Amino acid sequence: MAKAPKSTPGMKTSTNAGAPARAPRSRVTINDIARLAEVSKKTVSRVINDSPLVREDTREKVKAVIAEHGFAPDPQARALAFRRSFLIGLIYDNPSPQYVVNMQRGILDTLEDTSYQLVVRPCDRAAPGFHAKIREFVEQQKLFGVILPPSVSEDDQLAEILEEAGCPYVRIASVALDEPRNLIRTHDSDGARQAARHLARLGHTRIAHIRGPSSFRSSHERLAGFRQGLADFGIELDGGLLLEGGYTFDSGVACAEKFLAMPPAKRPTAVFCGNDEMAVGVYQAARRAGLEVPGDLSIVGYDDTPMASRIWPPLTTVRLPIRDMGKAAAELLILKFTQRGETKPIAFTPEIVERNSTAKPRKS
Amino acid sequence: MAKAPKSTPGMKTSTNAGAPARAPRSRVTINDIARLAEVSKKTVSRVINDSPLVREDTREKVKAVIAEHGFAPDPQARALAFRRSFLIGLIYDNPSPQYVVNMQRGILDTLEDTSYQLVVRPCDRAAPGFHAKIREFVEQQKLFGVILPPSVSEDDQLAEILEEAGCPYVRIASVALDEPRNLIRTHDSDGARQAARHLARLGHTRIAHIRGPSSFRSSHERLAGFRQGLADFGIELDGGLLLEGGYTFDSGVACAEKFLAMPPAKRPTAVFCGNDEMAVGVYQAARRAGLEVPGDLSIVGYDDTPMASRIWPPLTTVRLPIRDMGKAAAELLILKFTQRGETKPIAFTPEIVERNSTAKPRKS
DNA sequence: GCCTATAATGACACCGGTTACCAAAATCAA
DNA sequence: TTGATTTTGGTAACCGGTGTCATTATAGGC
Repeated sequence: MAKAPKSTPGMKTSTNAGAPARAPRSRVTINDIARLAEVSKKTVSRVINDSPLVREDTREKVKAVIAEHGFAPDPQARALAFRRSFLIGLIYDNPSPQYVVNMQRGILDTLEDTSYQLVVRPCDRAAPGFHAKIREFVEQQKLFGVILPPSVSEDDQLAEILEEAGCPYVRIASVALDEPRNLIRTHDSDGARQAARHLARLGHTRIAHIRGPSSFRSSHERLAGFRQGLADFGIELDGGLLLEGGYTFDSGVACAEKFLAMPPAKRPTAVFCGNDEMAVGVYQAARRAGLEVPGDLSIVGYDDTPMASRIWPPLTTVRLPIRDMGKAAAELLILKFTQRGETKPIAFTPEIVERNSTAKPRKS
Repeated sequence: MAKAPKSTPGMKTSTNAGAPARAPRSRVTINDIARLAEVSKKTVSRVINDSPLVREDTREKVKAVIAEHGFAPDPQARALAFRRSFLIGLIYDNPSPQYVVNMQRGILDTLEDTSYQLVVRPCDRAAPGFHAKIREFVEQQKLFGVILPPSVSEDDQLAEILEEAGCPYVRIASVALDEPRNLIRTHDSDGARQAARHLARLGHTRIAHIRGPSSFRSSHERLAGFRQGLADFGIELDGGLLLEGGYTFDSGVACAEKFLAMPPAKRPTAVFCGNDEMAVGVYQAARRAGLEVPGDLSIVGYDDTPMASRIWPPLTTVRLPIRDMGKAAAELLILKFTQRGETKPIAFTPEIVERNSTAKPRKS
């Protein structure tokens, strides 16, 4: 490996600014800027950090020198002095790549052109020592903050650990879990309600629901919203038409098979699934049973994964603005630090995307 | 913000070890360890960095104290002194969430229990100032190294910039782009060849190919492998049966429509698509044309996305061990730094996953 | 025009490690 | 036993910023 040139550390930057510099250019430091602007390094530091204790003309002068020489403070040095890094952690256990990538992009939308970086950390909440590992991660890296999407966001113990570690966090969840300043809410129940209303409006009355696992709070929310949507049309959910799946394809198939084994008079004419993955499982079961979608069975999913629009017939589903949520979460995190002011709760409402997997029930 | 307790900085760690410490515990530093182990901080530093210049019993003693007090060196402080952070960057523009998440997980498989962290950086290679931004990112953060999956991996200018910045990198690509020490190879041509052979073995002779955009090297590789697979069975690719898609669903639909508009005698009985996304587009077109899959048309994809196994009929496709590739890439990166020895090129071979979208051609 | 209150600025130690360099101790040869 | 050589450990300076507090400019009050 080419050793860095041992040239004078405090050399004038103009000296090597002209050189095409094959070797890593010796970076401009705060000392260089201070000397060139004829102020102390502390003043430069104040300018960097937008301190109000700098006279306007001094600030301008320093900023000019900074711009001229393309200076950017060293994140590690700042982190050391601040006792806090500029890293934001995304801790997740969500199995959907779509969700994760969109969330990341949203967060990065906010982080772009700031000095923060995103560090990702997938995890298994059931693994032994999970909490200890996260704690170590957060303390070790002195994270600026972390973002917790579902279902890690539902882990109160984790939140407490972060609190203890003095690490700011933002939870993204469908229910109120924490004080509002830490929360990005998704009105999951509202999306489910829309789904139920959509089906009821089409004329369905025997509408089944394959809910997600009861260990996920989102699945309770969705169920509640679904019930409410039915109630809006005077329909009460038949206990026999509610099954619990595992948010997986296979569980969708299995639950659907149970519904489809019912006598035609009792069989549901529509199914609302807790997520798209299970909805696609229902397609599978319907196909095997020789049923037509949406003619014999209307299906609604939740999430609007890419699969929803690719499958045949395209799936009517509920879309969450995941990327926007990520963006908002990162904004909230940074705001929490920069200003102490009260932040009002931020909520996102899903919207139903009507495609071709729903239709009027066949007259029978 | 709760101020950190101003207690004696050099206090015995045992003092606060017992306290339940609601406030951020004042961390154990190298100085504490040095004092407790009755050696100099330099010696502790040597132990941390596995320097051979420490007597065995001294090393043991220091290690014991480190373990007892749960000391871990501060990454930022080390980064500052090392002039190199412990962050590994993943720079990508791959649009497939599946690919990205698996790659991340693979990298993290390697990074787990090391002091390295993964920083993600999606990008748009066509955006103005792309190279400058990446350069800034890499130099600013003093990245330990970066991993470049396709298609950023195909950017030679980017590689040169990283070289200049003195930032180690590993490219993941289907072709030899660089000296082998920087490369994880995927034998894309081999996967395509398997696909072609699979279809030829079933008895197809009019086999079409919807290739990816020619700006992606992978699409050339796959085309070449496909040709070779046909040649293995004495079949030559008919120029009319080759179309260029954009790796998107819509382009898959469009290309398939062209094929299906051909007179039955000339129409292909099978299509090999450059990726699953386009393959699913072919399903769509076939359905609209009233053709049955695989009876009237066999389809093979590439990537084995989750959709491949969910769609009906399940798609025969080619699987790349993406997670393993990510793992290997990270290993290579770390190895490059720790040992100077020659690294032999690492290659991964895809495998065909036979499902139900392929069958013998209908006798006609 | 002088004195004090306040705003700007600077000096210096420090964050938690590392490297450079030197001193001390241990080992070895004569 | 002594001196040369190898290990090993210690000290000081440094990486590039920030905090604290003293000091110096500026402004306002009389």
